[in-house]
Amino acid sequence: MNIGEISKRSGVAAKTIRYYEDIGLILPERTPNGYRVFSESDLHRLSFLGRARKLGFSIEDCRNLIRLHEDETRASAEVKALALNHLSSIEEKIAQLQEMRSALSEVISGCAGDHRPDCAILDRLAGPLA
Amino acid sequence: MNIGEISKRSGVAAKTIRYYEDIGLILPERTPNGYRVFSESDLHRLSFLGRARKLGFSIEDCRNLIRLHEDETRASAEVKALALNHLSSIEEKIAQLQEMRSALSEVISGCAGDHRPDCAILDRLAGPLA
DNA sequence: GTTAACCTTCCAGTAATTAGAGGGTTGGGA
DNA sequence: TCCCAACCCTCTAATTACTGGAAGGTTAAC
Repeated sequence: MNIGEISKRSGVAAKTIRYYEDIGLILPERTPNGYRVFSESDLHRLSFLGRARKLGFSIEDCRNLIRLHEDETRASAEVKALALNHLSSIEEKIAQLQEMRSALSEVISGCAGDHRPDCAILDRLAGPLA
Repeated sequence: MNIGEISKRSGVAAKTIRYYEDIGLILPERTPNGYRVFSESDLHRLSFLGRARKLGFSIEDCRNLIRLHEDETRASAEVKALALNHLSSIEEKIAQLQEMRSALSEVISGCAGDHRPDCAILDRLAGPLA
């Protein structure tokens, strides 16, 4: 199938698929005129990639996940370790954002938000009063 | 003061300060030999920037915040709107990450994580069984 | 024969730094 | 006076994962 069709079927944008080829994540065949030709197994791989990316795995993680997926002698422990690692970096990001959110909403709550220039938000950014 | 000193005092890395100059966020003087010279007001501005960045405001937001900070005729409503906007994008990101986290931890929980190759994580990435 | 809808490659841009190369300046001690 | 450490400078490129757009070839239908 052509790139347009596999894009539709996998849910991965054609541009992204070309990019994945560039970085060696897939290696489609070519017709004599240079068009990419994808197999069912390419579709499988792209769908795998799409799902992994949706779970937030980095491209490098995806590369490893594919390698493990294709390695019949893998230990599931290795996959799990990779996933747990990713999970904890997600949790770290969440914690950082939650800190930001609480600091930010506290600052915002002090601001009248009217036509006057006095603004608690700017005051806070300009420096701690303490 | 030199870039090293203002870096220490503001908590903003020297490299970052040079970058901020590049993009027009600060305009330090220069000595005849080309060294940057920063004033107390530059220090104030850099500290402002540092705090805004810590709250997650984008560089463009920071540019606007500085403009508002220096505009005596601003309406605090404008500042508040900007901040609320930022707050909601933080909340959006948190929600996305939380979705990822729950999907990911659910998938992880199904994986034994031992020496065997069978792995619920890979199975899930390979395709929904349903 | 022409037109739309495909497909191709390659270059550049995104956000906000950060790393590193290569080289000039300054201040103090031997 | 010479030298060295600790500064400072500019410029290029890398980071992440795409995405947009230009310029142009191919195919299929009408």
